Amino acid sequence: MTVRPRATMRDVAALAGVGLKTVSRVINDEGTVSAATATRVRRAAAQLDYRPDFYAGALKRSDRKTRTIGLVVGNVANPFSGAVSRGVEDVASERGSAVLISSVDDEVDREYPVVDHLLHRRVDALILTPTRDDQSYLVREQERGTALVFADRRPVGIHADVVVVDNADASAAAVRHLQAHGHREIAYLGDQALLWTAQERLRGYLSAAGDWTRVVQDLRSESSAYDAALGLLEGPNPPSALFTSQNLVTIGAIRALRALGLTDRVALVGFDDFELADLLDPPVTVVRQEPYEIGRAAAELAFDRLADPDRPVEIRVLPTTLVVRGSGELPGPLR
Amino acid sequence: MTVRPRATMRDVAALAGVGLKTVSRVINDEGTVSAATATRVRRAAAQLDYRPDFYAGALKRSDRKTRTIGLVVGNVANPFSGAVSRGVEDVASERGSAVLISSVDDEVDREYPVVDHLLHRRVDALILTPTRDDQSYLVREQERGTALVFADRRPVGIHADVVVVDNADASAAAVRHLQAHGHREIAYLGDQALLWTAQERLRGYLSAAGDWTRVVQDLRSESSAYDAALGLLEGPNPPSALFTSQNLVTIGAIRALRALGLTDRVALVGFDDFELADLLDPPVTVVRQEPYEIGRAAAELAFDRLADPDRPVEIRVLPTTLVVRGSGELPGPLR
DNA sequence: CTGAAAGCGCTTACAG
DNA sequence: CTGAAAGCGCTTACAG
Repeated sequence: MTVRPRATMRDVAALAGVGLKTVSRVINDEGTVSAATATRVRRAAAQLDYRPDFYAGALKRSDRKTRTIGLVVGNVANPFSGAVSRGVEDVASERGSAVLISSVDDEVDREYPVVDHLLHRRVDALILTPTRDDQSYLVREQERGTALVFADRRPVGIHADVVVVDNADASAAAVRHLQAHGHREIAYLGDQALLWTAQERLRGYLSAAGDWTRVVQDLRSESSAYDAALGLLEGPNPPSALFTSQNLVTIGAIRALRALGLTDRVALVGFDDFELADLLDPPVTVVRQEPYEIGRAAAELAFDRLADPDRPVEIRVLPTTLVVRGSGELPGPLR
Repeated sequence: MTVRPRATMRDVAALAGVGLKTVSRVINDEGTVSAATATRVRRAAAQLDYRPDFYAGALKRSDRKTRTIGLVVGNVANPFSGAVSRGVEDVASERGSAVLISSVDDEVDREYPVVDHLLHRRVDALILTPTRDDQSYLVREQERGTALVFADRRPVGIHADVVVVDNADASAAAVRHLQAHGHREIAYLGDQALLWTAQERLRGYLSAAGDWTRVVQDLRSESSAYDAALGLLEGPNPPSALFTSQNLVTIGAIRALRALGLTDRVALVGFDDFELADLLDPPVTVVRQEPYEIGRAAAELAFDRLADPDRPVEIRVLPTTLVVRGSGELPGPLR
């Protein structure tokens, strides 16, 4: 196969019999070109199937923007990250920007290389769900005008825009909800202990749980959550209720309750809503976040920051809702 | 805030007291630089927090590659598209490429503008889930060496690499499965009639359904599928089984069966597996695809094409599995 | 082992 | 309304 050469602006100019700058004017709709000339240029461009090279233009353009947002999430295939991504994408496309997406599976060691790669590509903004315990390596990049927005988790070592929910409050409320239904022996099942969200949810749990506490952390998959729940429920002194800190953990715990035939005996409240939670038996009570809105808000903050680098840093705390469905209202031993 | 200027290769060269080309050699690990000079350059680069501009380099580089893949899916927030995206992303990142993602919600009129935008950014490869009934507008782009891979649905008017499953076969098998359990009155609930996948699944259904057929199409959301299923089940001559053509349609139908208390009477087989299908009552029998593998395969074909533009076009048909769980085995009136 | 010159495909700044 | 010159930040091709 012979590769057909790609037409450049110069080729279009030659075919239309005009100068390079005139083609540029027509392509960019600058308007100050006579109708007849513009038509000739457009015809030549169409004939050559000319498409301007966006990045070549960006190189010389005075704003030096790539109209690209770099997005770093846990895993696009997880419904939570998927919804965040869609929120970012929708705002970006409204503003004419494209989105480069990267999943880091909440692995601490992948944050830096992935961020570095995105900065190498000169993204205007970086929307990051951080995993490391320090983001100060981004301070110099921020000083150069790259918009930095942290989504879902707060950063450490840098003062930047953030979109989060009040994880500790929502978790404490979930625990109190279980207590109101007669539970005192409430176990916490959580994911990676080093993540800010996990720490906050644990803090909320501990602040409300009272004397009896039981904590299992670092559950990074449905199956590890399943194993952990099984161990807890079959072990000595089992809890009468579970508070699970994340959607995969919740689902793993539900599978364990099923396996043991305990779905109607052990109460459960999960952090994060998920599809079909209302059709399970019992339906699952959850702390719902709005991941799509988290994504939208993060992207909006990014564009606000690009528009005005001097605006005050904004910490946006989005609401959560306790969605009462049944699993969290199973009566405890004290009722 | 004063924006700190971004260092260029020229700045690093000046600080290190070497020529521009020497910095380029060190940054790109070309190796032919003395250890002492390399160290001086690296120190200067670190001091300035220098990061090369990837696209500036790409402009002059002889391969003219942007190491970017453009991905167009239905909706990243849908678990099917999310898994496809992750498959693409994993292969791309193994090969050092980034992924620009776009959701078009299977809207016919958004395919072209989104594709055009990605080509404007000179993606090396475009992985596209097509929605229009014609992709011949991409032929000239293909001739210029852009790798084109169609994922999930076949294109029209262009000869290019494709990753699909055998939708018609799998659908016919699903219908025969219901028939084997005593059903003859099987209704088809499908999404947008103009999509290739919808057409193929309908074709499979019709080829196996026999005399009694009932077809509702153009269900684009869970709620429209809910309404359609309700209408069918409450109307005259209701079906004894449903075959639903896609995950959202399946879930809408399940909600309708619930609302009518028919989950144990009307059988159901859905196309696409989904999280928690096994925990519903009854558990849902589905035709499972492997969306992550579809994404991986599409990305692999894209890189294969880039490596060898002359290789024969490859149509990769990935397997599906009928996952028997209960809803599809409810006995029909003939049993 | 090192560097000066040219140029990728555009936009900018300027002149006519 | 139109176009020639310069240059964005790099890599290429070449010379020393």
